[in-house]
Amino acid sequence: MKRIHVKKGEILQRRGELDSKVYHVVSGLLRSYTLDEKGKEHIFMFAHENWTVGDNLPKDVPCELYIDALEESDVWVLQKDIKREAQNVGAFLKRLSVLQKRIIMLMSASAIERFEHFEKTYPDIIQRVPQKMIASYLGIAPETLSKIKRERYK
Amino acid sequence: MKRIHVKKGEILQRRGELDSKVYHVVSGLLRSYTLDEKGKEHIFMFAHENWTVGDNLPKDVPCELYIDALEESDVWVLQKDIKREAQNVGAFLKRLSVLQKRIIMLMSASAIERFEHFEKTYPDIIQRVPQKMIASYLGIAPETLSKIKRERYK
DNA sequence: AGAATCCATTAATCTACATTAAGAAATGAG
DNA sequence: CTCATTTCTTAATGTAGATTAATGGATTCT
Repeated sequence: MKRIHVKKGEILQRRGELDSKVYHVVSGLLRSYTLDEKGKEHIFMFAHENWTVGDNLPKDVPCELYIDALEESDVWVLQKDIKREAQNVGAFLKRLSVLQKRIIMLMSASAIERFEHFEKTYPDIIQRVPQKMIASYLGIAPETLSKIKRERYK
Repeated sequence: MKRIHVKKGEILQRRGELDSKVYHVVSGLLRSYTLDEKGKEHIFMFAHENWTVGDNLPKDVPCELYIDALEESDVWVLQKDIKREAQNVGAFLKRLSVLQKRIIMLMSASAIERFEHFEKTYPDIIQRVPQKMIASYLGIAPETLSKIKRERYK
C-alpha cells in the first residue's frame, strides 16, 4: 500500500495486466474504461475524492479495464491480498466482477455478443428458464433473441 | 438467519420494501428484476445453487428489486446487520449498489433519463469532465447528448 | 381430456439512437 | 498572441433492435 502522485493523462493500468491494483483517490479524478473492437471508449466509472476504482479480480486473472487520470491526482495504491479477509470479501469481489462484466456487455456488445457471452457463462441456466427471461436479462426483446438464434444456425 | 422453502412463482421481496434481506440459494433458482414505468420486466440477476441475490442497501432505504422463485427452492435468508463488519464491507456494499443502479438504468431508461439521473447523482463530475466522456459513461453518442440538452431547454 | 394460459417464432413496420460530416467554439501549447 | 488540437453543435442518413400482431406448439389447471 503506497501513495502516488499522477499527472493528468497518466495511465495507471492497461487491460490485460495481471496482479492489477485497486486505486483509492485522495484528490483529483480517475476514470476506468474499456475499448471495444472498434477502438471506441466506454467509460465504466469516474472516481473522485474518496472513491475507489479497480478491477475486482483475483491476482492471476488479467484485468479488463484501463485506468487513467483525468486530473492531476493523489492516489492510494492497494494490493489485493485477499486471502486474510477470506470468504466474505471474496464473495463480494465475485459479485462486483460479475456486475462489472454485465455493464461492459450492456454498453459495448451487440445483442448477439451478449447472448453468446451468456451462453458461455451460464450454460446451465439456459436450460432452466424460458427464453423470454434470457432476453429480459440480456436487455433485448424476445423476438430479437429468436431472430439471432435463427440467423446463427443457418 | 433462517432457512426457508419456497414454491415456484413465490415472491420473496417487492420493490420499495424496507429492511430487505439477502437470499442465499441452497437449491433451486431465484431471480431478481425491476419493472419499468411501462410495466416491463428487466431481469437483473439469476441466482442458482450457492449464489446470492438481494439489494445491497442500508436497512432504512427502500429496495429496488423484486425477487421471486423460478423453481421450487431452498434458501437461506440473511439479515443485513452490517454494523459489526464495518468500514470494509460497507464500502463494498456501496459499490455494489452503484453498479446495480447503473445496470438498471442501462436496461430500462432512455438516454434522457440516464442523463438526468447522472446529473442528480454526480453534479460535481459534470463540471469536471468533457461532455463526450459523460456520453461515453451513459452509453450514448456525444451528438445524442448534445441533442438531448438542446431539446431539454427549449 | 379440454380449456386456458404461456411461450416461441415470423414478418412488417417503426423509432431511438448511431454514424458521418462539417463548421463553430473552446482550450491549450509554444 | 496565434496556430493547433480538442470539443461541441447541427443536420442528414443509416441501422439495430423495439413494437405489434398473428400463428402454432407447449404447459398448466380443473
